[in-house]
Amino acid sequence: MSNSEDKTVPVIGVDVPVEGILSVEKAQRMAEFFGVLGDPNRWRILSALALKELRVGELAEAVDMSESAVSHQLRVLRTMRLVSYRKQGRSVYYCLKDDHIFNLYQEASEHLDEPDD
Amino acid sequence: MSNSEDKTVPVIGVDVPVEGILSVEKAQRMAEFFGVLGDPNRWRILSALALKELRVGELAEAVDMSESAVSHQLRVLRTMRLVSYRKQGRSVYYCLKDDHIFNLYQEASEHLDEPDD
DNA sequence: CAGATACTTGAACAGTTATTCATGGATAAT
DNA sequence: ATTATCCATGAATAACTGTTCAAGTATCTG
Repeated sequence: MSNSEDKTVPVIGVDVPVEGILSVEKAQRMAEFFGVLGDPNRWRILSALALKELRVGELAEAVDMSESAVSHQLRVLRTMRLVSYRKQGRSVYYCLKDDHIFNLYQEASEHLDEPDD
Repeated sequence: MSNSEDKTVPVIGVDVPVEGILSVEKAQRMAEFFGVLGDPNRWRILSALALKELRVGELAEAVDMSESAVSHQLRVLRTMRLVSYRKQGRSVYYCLKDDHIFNLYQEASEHLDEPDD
């Protein structure tokens, strides 16, 4: 656990965490972020957008949810900057913002696929 | 997004996702996992254990929670195999199970530190 | 054995969250 | 202009989650 603003010790090019327990504030931010990824429908939305840019209506059909529900969830994903959008006429096209989500997915998959001890 | 059991296309040693929308089951598993990381106190517990192996009581004091609350949370972390433990006398020592948690932390930190567009 | 310590567990309660439903705003079509 | 379409939003409700509290198990001590 380390990032640019935290106290770390560089060892062979790798940051080794020296910091103590996460501050309540940092823990809160982490939790808020991961909490957004703690909903199955949001994952389905993200995976749909991983394929291609989609309008809200198309997205709703793709993941079998109401447009309203999808719209609510897109707002959550927007505030966490996981998706971005562009308006065209009365349509709004959404897409994934960056590929952090891919790395998180992969890391989680690896963990979940690990054999039990 | 890819893992060993999903349909992927190998390109230069990297799996490129071809699969469609995540199945409800897979999305559910992802959500359950990330949901566990969606609580600030669990992050504080994990960060404490990142420093060193700790007993439940020590952990409770370190993160300023009741022993009961910590114990409940440890059970959650255990079921997601994020922590492991060993008993010694009447004490139970907990520690991080693997370093996936570090990678997830780092990936999330990077995302959160990204500048707005 | 009796009591103390370390931890776990179940129930209950408060706070949070995700959906639905109804509505409103903006743009396009007729 | 009127109507239809696409999407966003607020309120309400049902479901879920995390803590506390009370009790229970296991181990150690005197």
